[in-house]
Amino acid sequence: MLDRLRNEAINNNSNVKIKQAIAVKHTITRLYYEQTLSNLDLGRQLFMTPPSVTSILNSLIKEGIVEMKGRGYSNGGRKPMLYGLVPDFGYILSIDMDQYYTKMAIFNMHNINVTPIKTFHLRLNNERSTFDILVSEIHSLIEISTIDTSKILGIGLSMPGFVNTQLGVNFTFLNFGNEKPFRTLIEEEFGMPVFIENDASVLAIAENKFGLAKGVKNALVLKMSWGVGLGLILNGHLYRGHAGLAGEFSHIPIVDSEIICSCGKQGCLETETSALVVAKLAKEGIRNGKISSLQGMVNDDLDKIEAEMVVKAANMGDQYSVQILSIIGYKLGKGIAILMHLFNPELIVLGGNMAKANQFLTIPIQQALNKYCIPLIQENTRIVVSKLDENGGLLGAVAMVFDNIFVEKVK
Amino acid sequence: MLDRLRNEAINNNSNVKIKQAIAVKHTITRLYYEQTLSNLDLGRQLFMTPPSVTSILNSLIKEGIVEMKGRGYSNGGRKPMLYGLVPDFGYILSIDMDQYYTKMAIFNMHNINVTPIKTFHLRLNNERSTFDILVSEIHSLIEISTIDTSKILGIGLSMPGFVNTQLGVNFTFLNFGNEKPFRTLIEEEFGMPVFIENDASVLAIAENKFGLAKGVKNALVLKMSWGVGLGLILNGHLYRGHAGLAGEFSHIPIVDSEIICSCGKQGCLETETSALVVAKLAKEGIRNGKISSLQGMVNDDLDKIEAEMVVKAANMGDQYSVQILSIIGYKLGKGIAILMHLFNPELIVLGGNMAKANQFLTIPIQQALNKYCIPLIQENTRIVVSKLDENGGLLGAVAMVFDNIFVEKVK
DNA sequence: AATTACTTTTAAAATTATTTTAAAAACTTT
DNA sequence: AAAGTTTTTAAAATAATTTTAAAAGTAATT
Repeated sequence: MLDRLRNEAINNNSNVKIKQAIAVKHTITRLYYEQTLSNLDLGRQLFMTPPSVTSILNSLIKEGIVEMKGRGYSNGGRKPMLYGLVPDFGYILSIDMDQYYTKMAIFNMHNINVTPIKTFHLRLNNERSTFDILVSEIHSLIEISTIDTSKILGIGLSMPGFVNTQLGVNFTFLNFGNEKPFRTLIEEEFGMPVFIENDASVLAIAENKFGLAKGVKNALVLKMSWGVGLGLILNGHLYRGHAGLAGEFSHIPIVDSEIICSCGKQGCLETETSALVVAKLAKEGIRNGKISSLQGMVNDDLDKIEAEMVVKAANMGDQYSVQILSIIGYKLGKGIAILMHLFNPELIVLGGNMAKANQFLTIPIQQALNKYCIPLIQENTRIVVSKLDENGGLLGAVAMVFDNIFVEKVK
Repeated sequence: MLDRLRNEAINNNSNVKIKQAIAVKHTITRLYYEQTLSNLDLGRQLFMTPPSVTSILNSLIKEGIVEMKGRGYSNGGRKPMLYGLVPDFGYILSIDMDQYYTKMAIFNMHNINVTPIKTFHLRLNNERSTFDILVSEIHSLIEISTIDTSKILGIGLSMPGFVNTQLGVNFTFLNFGNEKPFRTLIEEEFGMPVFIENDASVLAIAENKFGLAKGVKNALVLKMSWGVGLGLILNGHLYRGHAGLAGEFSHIPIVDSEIICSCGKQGCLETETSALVVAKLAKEGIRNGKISSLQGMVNDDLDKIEAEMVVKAANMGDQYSVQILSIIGYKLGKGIAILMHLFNPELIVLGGNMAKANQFLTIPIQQALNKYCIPLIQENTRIVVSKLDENGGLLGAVAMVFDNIFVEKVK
C-alpha cells in the first residue's frame, strides 16, 4: 500500500480504481489534518454512505494505516467510533533552510517530530561542497532515527531563492550548472520523493494548515527576515505562478532611491524594508548621534547590531528602535497596500523573525494603509502577527510533502 | 432537464445521482467549449468508458440537448460520430456596460447572437431611473427575440466598479442603499438566474475561454479604457479575492504626485495612465505649443480631444501622439513590472479600447520591464495585444453565465 | 431500574453502474 | 478484394453502492 502510494503507479488502471484510490487518499488526508473522525464524519466529507466508508476504513486498518481511537461524543445515542492515522505508518523528513542555518527533523503522521530538531550552520551558495554537507547531514539524521528508509514517504525542503517546484530547481542556491536538477540529485541519493519549495510559500502552507490562516481561502503570508518573502494562498491553494516565481514582493519597484538592490535593480522594496536595512538604519543613526540602548547591547561595537536586537530593544522600550521600526513599518505598509488592492485577501499574516516586533510594525502599517488603501478594501482585510513558532517552516514543509503525495501533485 | 439544471435542485439526492449529474454537466461543458467531440474524446476527458459515454449522450439526445454533427476524421478506420449541443436548447442574455454605453444581446449555445447586438447610451450612476431603463431595455430585447423566457438560462452582466459577485452587489454603480442587492432585483424582475461581474474580470474570462489566453493557467488581462482594470486568471480560474475586489490595479499607490485620484487618494497609478490622462496630456501639450495632427481632427476645439483620437493619430504617424503614448506606456510598464513580480504570469493580455495603440504601448512597456523587472521573471512572461473585438465583453459575460450554471457556482 | 428514544454500526439483499468481452460496422490502406 | 484500423453497440460479467433492516450502544425520562 505504502509503496503504491509513494510510487503512484496508478497508470493504466481502470477509472473505477482511480476513483477508489482517490477516496482512499481523501480519507487519509482528512484523518491527517483533523486527527480523528468518525465513520459518518468521513462520509459527509467524502460523499459516501456508511457502508462505503466502513469498507475503506477496514482495509486501511488491515494495512496498518488507520487505527481506532476510542469513542467520541454523542448527544443521545451510541457514541461514534473515532478513527485516526497510525502515527508511524509513515514518516516525512522536513528541512528548513535559510541563508545561514539549516534545520531538519523527521515527523510522524501526527506531525510530531520523532527525532530532535537538528540545527547546523550552512551558508547557502552554489558550491558542491554545500550540497555534500547537506546530504551527509540528512544521512546521519536518518541513521540516528533508526527509521527504515522505506517508511519515509518523502523529503520536504524549504529554501530561500527562486525555486521552481515543478522542475525541482532553485535558481539562486545549490544550482550547479546544467546537470540534473537539485531535487533529482537528492532523490537519487536517498531513493525517495523530494519536494522543494520557496521558504515563504512553505510558511504560507504552514499558516494555511496549522496557523492563523487555517482554512482561509485567500491569505497572504509575509516572511519578514533578510528580505521580505510573500507566500500566497489563493482560492484555497498555494499560488506559485507560471515558473514558481510568484510572490517576489521584495523586488517590486516602488521606491524612489538610488540604492542598488542585491538583485541588481534600483527601486526594490527590499532596499527599504528588509532586516538588513533595519540593522543598517540603527548603525547609521547611532553613528550620527542618536541615543539608544542598542549601544549597550553590543558594548559599543556597532557592527554587531542585528535586526533582531532592534526588535528586542523596541520591546524593552528603546525609543530609537521603535522609531526605526516605525519607519520600516510605514514603508512596508505602503507595499502591503499594493498587495491588498491586487489580491483583496481576507487575511494577511506577518511572519518571519521580524514579526516579533508586533505592534511596532503593525501600527505604522495600519497608518500607511489608512493613507494608501481604498477603505472598502481595507475593511475586508485583517492583518495579524503569526502565532507559529520558529519551527513553522519545518511544519509547512511536512504538510507540503503530505499534500504532494496525498492531495495534489506538482511534479 | 433544463429546469433541473437551472434550479439546481440536486439537494437531498444520493451521492451516485450527484456524481451522475456532474458527469452530465461535464459533458455539456466540454461540448460547449469545444463545439464537437466524439464519444471517445469525451471518455478520455471525463474518465469514462465508451458505453458510459454512450448512455449519457443518448439521454441528452432524447432530451434535445445534444445532437449528432456528422462524422469526423479518422486515419484508417471507422469515422467517429461527432456530437454537439443543440444550438437553441438554451439561451444566455449577455449585457456589457461601461460608464456611458450599454450593449446587450441574446446568445445561443453555440455562442452566436440570435438577436442583433443592441447598444444604447446609459450613464452609469446610482439612480433608480437608470435601473428602470436597463430593465425596460432587457424586456424589449427579450420581446423582439421571441424567445420563450423559460429557455433563457440566465443573464450575465459585465459592469465597471467594485462588484461583489457572491453578494450580487455593485458598490459603485446601481447601488440603491440598503434594499435588496442589485442582482436580486433583476432576478425577481425576470425570474431567471443573474450573475454580475466586474468588467475586467469578464474580459479575463473572455480571453481565457476564447482569446489569446485560451487554456492558459496563469494570465493577467489588462482592460485599458477609462481606468486600467485587471482581470486575473490564476491556477486556471478567475480570481476574485475575498470580497470580489481583487485586481484594483488602477489604484495601487506607486506614483509620486500631488494629483488626487477619483477614488480620493493620492498616488494612484490611474492618475498617470488612464485614457483620461492621455486626453489631458494631449490637450495640455498642444495648448503649450506642441504641434500635432490632433488639432486638425477636432478643428482646433481641443476640448473634444479623446484618448481614442490620440491612438488613431499615433497610428497615422502623428509624432506627438506617439510621444504621449510612450510616456503612458512606460509608466504602465512600471506597474506591470509589479504585477509580474507578484503574479509571475505566463501571459499578459492588453485589452480595452486603448489596446489599439499596439506597439506604441508595448514597446515602452517592454522598455520599462527591461529596467524594472528581474530578468528571470521577464523571460517567463509574454505580453500580447488582445485579438478579441469590441464584443469580447459580451462573449465573456456569456461564458460567465455558462460556467456558473454548468461548472462552478459562485453564489 | 426500566423504558424510551435516538445514534451509530453492521450485515445482507437489492439495485445500479461500470467494465469487459465480443462482435459488428465503417472506413482506409495495401 | 483483403487486411488492418478505429469506432460503436449489445450483452454478459463484474463490481460498487445503496437500501433495508436489524443490532448495538448510549442518554434522558419515567
